[in-house]
Amino acid sequence: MARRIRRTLGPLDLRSQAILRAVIEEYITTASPVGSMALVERYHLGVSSATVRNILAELEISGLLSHPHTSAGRVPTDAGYRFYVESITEAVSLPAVEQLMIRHQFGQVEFASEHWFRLAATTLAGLTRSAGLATPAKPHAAHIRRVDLVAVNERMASLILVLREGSIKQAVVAIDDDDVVDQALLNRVAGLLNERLIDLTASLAQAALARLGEDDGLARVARTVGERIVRILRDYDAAAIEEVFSDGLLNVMEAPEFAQSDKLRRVFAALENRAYLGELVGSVAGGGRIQIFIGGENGPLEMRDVSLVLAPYGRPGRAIGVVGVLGPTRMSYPQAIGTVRFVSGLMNELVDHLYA
Amino acid sequence: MARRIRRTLGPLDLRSQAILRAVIEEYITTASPVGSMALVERYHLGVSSATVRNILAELEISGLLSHPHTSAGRVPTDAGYRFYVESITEAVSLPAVEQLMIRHQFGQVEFASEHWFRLAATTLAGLTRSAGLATPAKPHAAHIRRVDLVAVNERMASLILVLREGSIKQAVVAIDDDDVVDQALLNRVAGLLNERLIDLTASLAQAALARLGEDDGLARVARTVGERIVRILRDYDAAAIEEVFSDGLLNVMEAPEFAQSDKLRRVFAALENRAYLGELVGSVAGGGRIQIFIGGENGPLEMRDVSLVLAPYGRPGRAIGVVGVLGPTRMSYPQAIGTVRFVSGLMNELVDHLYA
DNA sequence: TGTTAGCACTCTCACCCATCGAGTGCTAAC
DNA sequence: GTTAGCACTCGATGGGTGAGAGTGCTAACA
Repeated sequence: MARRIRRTLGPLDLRSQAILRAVIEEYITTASPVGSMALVERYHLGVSSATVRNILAELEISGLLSHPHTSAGRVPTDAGYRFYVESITEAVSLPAVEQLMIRHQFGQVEFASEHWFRLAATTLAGLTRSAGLATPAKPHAAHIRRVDLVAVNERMASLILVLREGSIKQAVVAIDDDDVVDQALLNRVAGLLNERLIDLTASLAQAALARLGEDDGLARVARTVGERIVRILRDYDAAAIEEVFSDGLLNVMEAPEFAQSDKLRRVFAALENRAYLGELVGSVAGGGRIQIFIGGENGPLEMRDVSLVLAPYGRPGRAIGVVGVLGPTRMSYPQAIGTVRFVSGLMNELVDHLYA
Repeated sequence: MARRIRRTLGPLDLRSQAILRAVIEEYITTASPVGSMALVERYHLGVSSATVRNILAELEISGLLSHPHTSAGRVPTDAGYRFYVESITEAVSLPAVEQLMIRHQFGQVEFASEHWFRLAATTLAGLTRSAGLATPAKPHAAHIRRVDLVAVNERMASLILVLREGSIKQAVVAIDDDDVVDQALLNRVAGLLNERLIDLTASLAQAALARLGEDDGLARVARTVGERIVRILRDYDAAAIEEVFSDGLLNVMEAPEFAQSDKLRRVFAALENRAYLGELVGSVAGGGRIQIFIGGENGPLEMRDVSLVLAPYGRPGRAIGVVGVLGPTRMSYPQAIGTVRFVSGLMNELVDHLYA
């Protein structure tokens, strides 16, 4: 997704920007509407609270702040956050000690790539005190790396399909009535398929199957299995993203803005909304850089109260996954961005290391 | 399934039992404390509200009911639910139409056993309007069925380990510095391992590795891989249960007793508490019959407000999994029991079909 | 013209209090 | 043993009040 064009900063002079930033940062830490007095006290703005009030009123007219009620302080709107996020130039980077600890943890999982995603999600959750998200790296178009068949009984075989990118698919294949299979036959079928289908994508594999030749038992079984393989590849290619792991949802639930149970439920529903999450994640995977979705911009209702910071990782054109963070809109974006950037970089290294 | 022996009903005459049952059933449907008037109105007990009050007082002394406050109706205690559940003789069975529909759905997933658990969880959630739980069928001690190796680069191989019971494990194995591997070598290693390790458990496999003989490159690599295999098997055997899938948590969250957000959070924490859930599930897998845990009896605090109805499925001595339901303590136990029983029966059939 | 002090005004929040009603527990009569 | 009657308890509801926070406006000031 093309990065959203930065709204003209025209009407906003530097002082107004500083005050907007101050409001947002104060709100992020205190979680309650911030008033003009608090601002002049805690940020040395060099002007009086009355002046600040005037500016706050302007910012409200611009739609960057809002007002829960007349006698309350100001609260950032989604547009306000957006403005703020766009103006962040320096993400907070992790302390070296933490970086080392995390590297060490990733070292522990010993190339068991299925654990990376979970670890990434857990790590992100812990570092940002929000929910961590991670998806496996998924290739654009899957290539067959290896086929293996194990006899279940004489009518069924368990198919194990290894993709070039490391992912494994499993299915049980029912054999046509004409044939009876045993492990010896399956070994020969697997050998044949490995010979003919290796490194092929779905459509090429289908073509190769058509050329399988004479119609003896071996070829028939091979064709049955092969068709199933093609179907698995097709399904896999069609899915935007395989699966989204998450961890640390409880962190988000503990945020004070979710004290009312209906909001809490909504947050939960947001994370259960795999379809929308998958869509976002897919767009990030395509986009190639870190992206931020504030208050579920243009998204479904239940995303209203949460923001996402997502970054792709992997090798473009080969396999791409996404890691990121889901938190309240009132989250620390600089910290989230820094952390997500670090973890996605780490995942890049791991992928590189594996495919080098 | 052996039915649990009914606890001595000694101190409770039939009328008291009927009233207890009425209180519980009324509470299950209305979710609010039930008073003596409501009982005589809706259940034809043949006595006046004053008499009912006397009996309610007795039931309260027995610890089967409790009193949120003096001027409120009665609410079942965990002991009350326990008594009620023990006295259920007839579980509600599913309408034939629904049974057919569900069978049809399971037919759709086409032996892709990894989908069964999810489907089981989803089905249970839908039928009971609670959270559905399901675990894959896990063998007591894993047996190696097949080993496959795919070259990642010249120092790393991707190991695919198929267990007799259908589950697949994957890992990346780093090869010692002395050796360089290619796919041809790996094929020979896999062939060797398949020959020597097939149908063995962790300890037997370890013994077999020791007998692997001369120390050429092939044997060295085979030993490295074999040791990794043994470790994977050990880890797998040690885990009580692999993983607990859940679905429909939102159903539970919508129950009125979770209107306060702290209770809601607790429910969520309960389901995140994989350790305790795994423990329960493990005990059910061992126990061999449907089991009910009310209000997290003897469990951690966050389970206080929920109950579990769990049943094992699979083939004892071979592979056992668990399906079940998590809902508010105030759940319809007869319906839950009936549904869980049906789904576990269905899973049994599927497993039998696969292993026949 | 921009900034500031002063001040009236608004609105929420917490608290108190009275009222209401559901439901009990007790007593006495049946 | 059962029932009617009744006083009593206690949470829930709703109005009223005072405190506090913060605004917006006005008028004075640099």
